[in-house]
Amino acid sequence: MRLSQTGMGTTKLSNIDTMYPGQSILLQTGQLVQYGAGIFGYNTIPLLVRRNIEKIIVDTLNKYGCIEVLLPTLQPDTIWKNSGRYNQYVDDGTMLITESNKGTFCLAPTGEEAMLEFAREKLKSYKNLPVTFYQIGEKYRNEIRTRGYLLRGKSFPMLDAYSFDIDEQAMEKSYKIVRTAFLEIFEKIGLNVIPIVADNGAMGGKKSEEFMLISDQGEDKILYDEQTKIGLNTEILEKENYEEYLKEEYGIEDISNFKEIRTMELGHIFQLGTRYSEIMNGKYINQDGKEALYYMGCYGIGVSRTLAALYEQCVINDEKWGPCGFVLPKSVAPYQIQIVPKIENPEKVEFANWLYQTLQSQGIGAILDDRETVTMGAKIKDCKILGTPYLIVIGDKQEGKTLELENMKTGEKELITVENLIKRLK
RNA sequence: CGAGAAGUAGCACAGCUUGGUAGUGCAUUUGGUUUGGGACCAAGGGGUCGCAGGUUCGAAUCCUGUCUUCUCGACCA
Repeated sequence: MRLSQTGMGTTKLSNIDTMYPGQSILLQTGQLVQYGAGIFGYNTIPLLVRRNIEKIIVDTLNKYGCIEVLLPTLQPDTIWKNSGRYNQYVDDGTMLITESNKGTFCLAPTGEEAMLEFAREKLKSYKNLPVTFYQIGEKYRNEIRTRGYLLRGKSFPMLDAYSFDIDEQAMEKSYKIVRTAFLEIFEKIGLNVIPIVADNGAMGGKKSEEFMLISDQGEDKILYDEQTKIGLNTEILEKENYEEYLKEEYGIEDISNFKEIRTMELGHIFQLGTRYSEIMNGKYINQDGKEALYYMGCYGIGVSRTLAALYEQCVINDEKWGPCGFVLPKSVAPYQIQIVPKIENPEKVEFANWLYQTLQSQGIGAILDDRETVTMGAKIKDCKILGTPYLIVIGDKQEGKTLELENMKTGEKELITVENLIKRLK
């Protein structure tokens, strides 16, 4: 990507939001654009980071045998009326609906209805089970109160997965597989996320765990034991007989050592049992030739929330400038390298172009900062704004084909040949 | 929905108490000097001060209403 072709200017940061510095920087530098409360547009870098997060999710779930599909988010009201959840979601204001001369349509806040419609057609026999379908799609929720920019928005991409099984045991097995996959996903993204006991809330069902990032920016309070890495949402304490419940379902006996910490919920998984199969007629023919209800699980990851959490986590806190940019983890950075040539020196510009094209031809994406009106210092600053992990400055100090490679995270600089650079990035 | 705060140029803000023709920094345009860690100088362009009503000779400023955004709470797959 050539920065001269991206419309990117340069911004001096001012008055960074102390609560959400990362997203504040994204907004001030035009990488995120706000259209209303909880409604945002993405510029290219955050969008590509989001796609990389989605790719990790897709690759990992596929590896564990889940099947990707895509269901509509604009849905006829009938499927919601059939499930009996139409009034609930419309009355509490969560679901946005639009009337037309062809009927009423709903912008789906969640996908159980559509998924059951989809599954019923395919999973007619016990021979078809188990199956876990998933999709990544935009969800719409007219939140009473949005919060923390992307952390709680009205329109947001979500991964939602649904498992279909013949009985409770099989459901637990599917649940464990997705649970393992989720942990792997967050690890690959570079977020230290812990699964904790959660309340099933409005979703109902038996067992439920939330995937929590320990962060003061989060909305949730949990009780957590660092030794055993076991935690639970404080909502649980409002449950009747919660001690018994914790012991029976999760084997947790003593929570007196648990400390209260703040966390951000990035994912949530549920064992639903037959609750939704009942209200939405989710049936298959079992081994005895009789109709039986699916045992379902449902699993969600807030993609934009994960993106926001990641950006907040990789903010650079400079002694002099304060929060002044990012270093994205290599696992999700859309471009690994940013090349900054000294624009006044035609030889260096030519070399930078050659390097850029050489990397491109090797399939290595790079950012070439060929903007003519931006000074060197501002360009190096902008490398941090975009969060590119490695920087190569091609100025007077650069000689021959030896490059000075700077690791933006550690600040270490090393001399490297073009050949070795290609080898390393491939 | 309850409590609080804020809406003035693309961004961040000052001006409001005590009404008198719209300001600063950055960005942007032009010219010049710079050039490895957010350059400097000079000259320009850009705003019916969220919207509506009221008070007044005169309103960004005072009053009323309304919309929007943010924070705390309530709520939350």
